[in-house]
Amino acid sequence: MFKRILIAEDQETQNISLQTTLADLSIKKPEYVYYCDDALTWIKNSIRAEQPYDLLVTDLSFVEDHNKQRIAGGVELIQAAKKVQPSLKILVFSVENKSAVIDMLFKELHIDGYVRKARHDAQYLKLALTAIYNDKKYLSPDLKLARKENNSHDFTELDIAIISQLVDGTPQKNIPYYLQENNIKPSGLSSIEKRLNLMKEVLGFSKNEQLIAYCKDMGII
Amino acid sequence: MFKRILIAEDQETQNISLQTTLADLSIKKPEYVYYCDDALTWIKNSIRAEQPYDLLVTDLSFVEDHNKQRIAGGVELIQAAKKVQPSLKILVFSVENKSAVIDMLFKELHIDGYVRKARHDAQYLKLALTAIYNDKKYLSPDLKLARKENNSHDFTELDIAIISQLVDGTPQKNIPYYLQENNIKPSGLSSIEKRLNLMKEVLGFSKNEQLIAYCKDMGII
DNA sequence: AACCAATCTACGGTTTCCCGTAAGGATCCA
DNA sequence: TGGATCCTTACGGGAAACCGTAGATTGGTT
Repeated sequence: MFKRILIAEDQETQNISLQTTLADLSIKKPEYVYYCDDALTWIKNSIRAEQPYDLLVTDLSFVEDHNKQRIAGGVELIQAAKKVQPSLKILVFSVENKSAVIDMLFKELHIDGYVRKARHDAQYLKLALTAIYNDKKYLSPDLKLARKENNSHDFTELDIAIISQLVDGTPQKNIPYYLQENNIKPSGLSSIEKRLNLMKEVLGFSKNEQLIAYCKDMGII
Repeated sequence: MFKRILIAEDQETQNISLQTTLADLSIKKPEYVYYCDDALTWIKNSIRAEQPYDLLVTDLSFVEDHNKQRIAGGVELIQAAKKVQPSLKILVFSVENKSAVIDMLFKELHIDGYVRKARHDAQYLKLALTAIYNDKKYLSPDLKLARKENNSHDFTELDIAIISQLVDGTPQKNIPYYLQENNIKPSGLSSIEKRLNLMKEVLGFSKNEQLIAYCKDMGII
């Protein structure tokens, strides 16, 4: 089983229970930090000491406080960690259940496992640890359901730019200027209209307000 | 200190750490359940056995699973619990930090304390327990900040009806019909426009899309 | 180089929304 | 009762968004 594990989790109570859960798997003394910046520092130090970690267990959302951080959240932490130690295995442990986010984690950041903070998370954590130790990917079962039911449109960079501008209060007719300045390709007003129509049609909406609400719910913006 | 505590929390790991935290306060054996329905049953049984609980510690959001529940979430559980045992003290322990929600909990449901799941939640839990035991209210400090920065408009029933209709895709010009059918008083189209303008002006917005996004963020809808 | 296909853009008519003004109703007080 | 104030509603001009069509541009192929 893993010998050196680092836990990045800001909730004190979660941190406590992660340790007891790992103790059940006879993992000796996992190390833990409450801030993302500390996590990266410890990873770097472990490399320097030639005792690199085997596994990083991290949350996604970290609450801000007086202690200003360079690395704000789990996603950025994973990117930074992979850069300094590509071999590091990563298990994400979070309440997040938006399929868009989780797909991105596996496909782009190449994480090794995802356990949702939910009913039987302690059990699933143990399963995840053994799976990952055997070079397998793991996804907690409560999420598999949530991902299937999703027949949604997949949002392009353009889509997200348009929606973000709307949420920022830019009038639709001014969005072309913004897109040109940021070198986002189709920038004509008609293209924006067409794109909005497509999104609304696929999702069965008739008004922008519905689309905004949907994107908020799905964590797209 | 409290003698009989009931914990309602669906996350296995949180449940574990709550128990260890309470153990630090030399609270003997807190009882715990993973479902809201079970919580209410246990409360009723404890009354029947003439050994009522002193305190209920509960989360707000419970994940749905195959085990269908009559009581869906923490808010409903608190209402039901207060009905069968008005004297029961209640401490909410949740990640939620929307001021609208928390204000409602204190003002309408008369909870005794609120601790946000965040950096030092274990410490704050202990502070909350002693405060509540001494008949004081408790609010974890990370929340006091979040509530102050809020110079927001307070949304009336009308406001929420209008916004909900927009999110449902009703064209603005058709909303008067909906309001009349539901006996919501000012129902003229001009009143709706005026109300939307007021909300947007107070919050510094120019477009409906911004307002929708804001309401989603604040948990108003 | 020329052609085709696909996409992007520009344009005009229609609908909806926005916003200011004014008329209609209700409430309160002298 | 009369009048003053506030709130609601109705109306109309102008702006923005919606929608279909036609022209322009791009990228790839022969």
